[in-house]
Amino acid sequence: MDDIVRLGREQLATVTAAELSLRAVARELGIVSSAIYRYVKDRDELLTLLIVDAYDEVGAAVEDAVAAASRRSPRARALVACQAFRAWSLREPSRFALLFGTPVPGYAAPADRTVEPGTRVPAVLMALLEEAHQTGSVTPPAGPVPRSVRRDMDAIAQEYGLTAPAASLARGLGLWSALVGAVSFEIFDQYGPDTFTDPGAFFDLHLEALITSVGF
Amino acid sequence: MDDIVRLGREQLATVTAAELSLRAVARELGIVSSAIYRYVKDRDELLTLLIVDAYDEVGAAVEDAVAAASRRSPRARALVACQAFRAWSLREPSRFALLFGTPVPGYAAPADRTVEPGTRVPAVLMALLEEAHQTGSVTPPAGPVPRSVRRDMDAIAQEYGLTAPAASLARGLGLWSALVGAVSFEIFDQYGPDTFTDPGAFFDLHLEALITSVGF
DNA sequence: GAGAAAGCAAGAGCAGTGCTCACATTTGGC
DNA sequence: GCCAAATGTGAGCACTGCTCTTGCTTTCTC
Repeated sequence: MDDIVRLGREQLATVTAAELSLRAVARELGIVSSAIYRYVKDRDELLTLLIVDAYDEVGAAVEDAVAAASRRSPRARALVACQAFRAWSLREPSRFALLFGTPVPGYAAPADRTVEPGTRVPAVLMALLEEAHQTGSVTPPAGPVPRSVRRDMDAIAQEYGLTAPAASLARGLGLWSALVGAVSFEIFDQYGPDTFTDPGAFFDLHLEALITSVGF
Repeated sequence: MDDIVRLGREQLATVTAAELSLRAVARELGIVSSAIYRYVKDRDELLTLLIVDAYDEVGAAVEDAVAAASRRSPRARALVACQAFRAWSLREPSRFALLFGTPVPGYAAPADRTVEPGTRVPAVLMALLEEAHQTGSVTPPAGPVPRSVRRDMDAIAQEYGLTAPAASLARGLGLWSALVGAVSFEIFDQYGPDTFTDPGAFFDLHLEALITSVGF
């Protein structure tokens, strides 16, 4: 079972999720193609395993990076978290694509297995936001928050035990989506060919702006 | 030829890029599967055609929306541009995925055919930024810009005839990636299930923050 | 220890894919 | 009308996911 996940992960290094081949896994496992179905119900099943695997790994990477900077300010740790996220993603582009790219056609991730690991990274960001709020080191953005958004944010606050205002939480989610967008652009070469000689420098500059915009 | 692109586009409405089937196009065209290769070299070739097609359509949609608001401020038009981008993307999720999702495995978009249409939307944003700069209605972000980023931005400014400072241009590119990230999250349901009762309201709120962060 | 039960592997087979090739047919220009 | 170019045909190869029947091997039970 572990071997299957391992081989799938290895295959994902050279090939994207859409063309992940169960037959190839079986082949490398030294087993006939049909025998793989003893262990894995579906191609989708293997995808789910790999998704959870990847979510957990990137989640752990970000959590570890933040923990290692525990003595620094929430803002500094938010930067660290985002940079750790980028670093993992650049190291594992295919698995990043598996998590945040085009969903595999016909595949719907089973929420009961993927939601919890999938929220680890944003949870870190929200926790830092909460800490900053508690210590008064965050300036909640001014301006009105539409009622529906306020209600949704209140629900999230309730679920995760957050006390930061809705406006801040919304900014936090915005940061999360912007972060993935930035990394996605870099990995998938969306900025245009040869735009950046030092993508990391641009990322850091952009990240500073994003974090500041959150109010950290 | 037009029929092929049209059928491909139709197929993309129900199916994602990775499983776009040349045979299916031929079938719907009432032709035997191998005959399709008279018109289209490759599956990749068809993908390229569809990519260019989609880039052009979303580019035109954004340009039109901005043109229709020509009497409003650059900031307001930037909002309009981003909202038009989101609207098109929600209308055409598969084609959005084709442009901004996981690259199709083994497929590398030929730069000479996709770069120009692919830069139409960011070009609109950069043009608005330039206009705001010219009219003094943009406050360029403070803080140092790393040398490499400055050099890269200068190259872009040169290529597109922009006079706005490097810091502003960098923010403009950041906005572009954050915009795609936000739309991607919404389309691919990355925020989590049932997070937002009114995704549009959240998007607008987030967008305001992004635009403000650019300095508009 | 013998026999039943469960686990595991094999191999054939189906429907689908991209793509190639030799061959047939239609079409257009002279 | 003729010839050549353009277009369509059908068989075939290698690959995919997945199912089903058959058989072997290990393990558990009495």
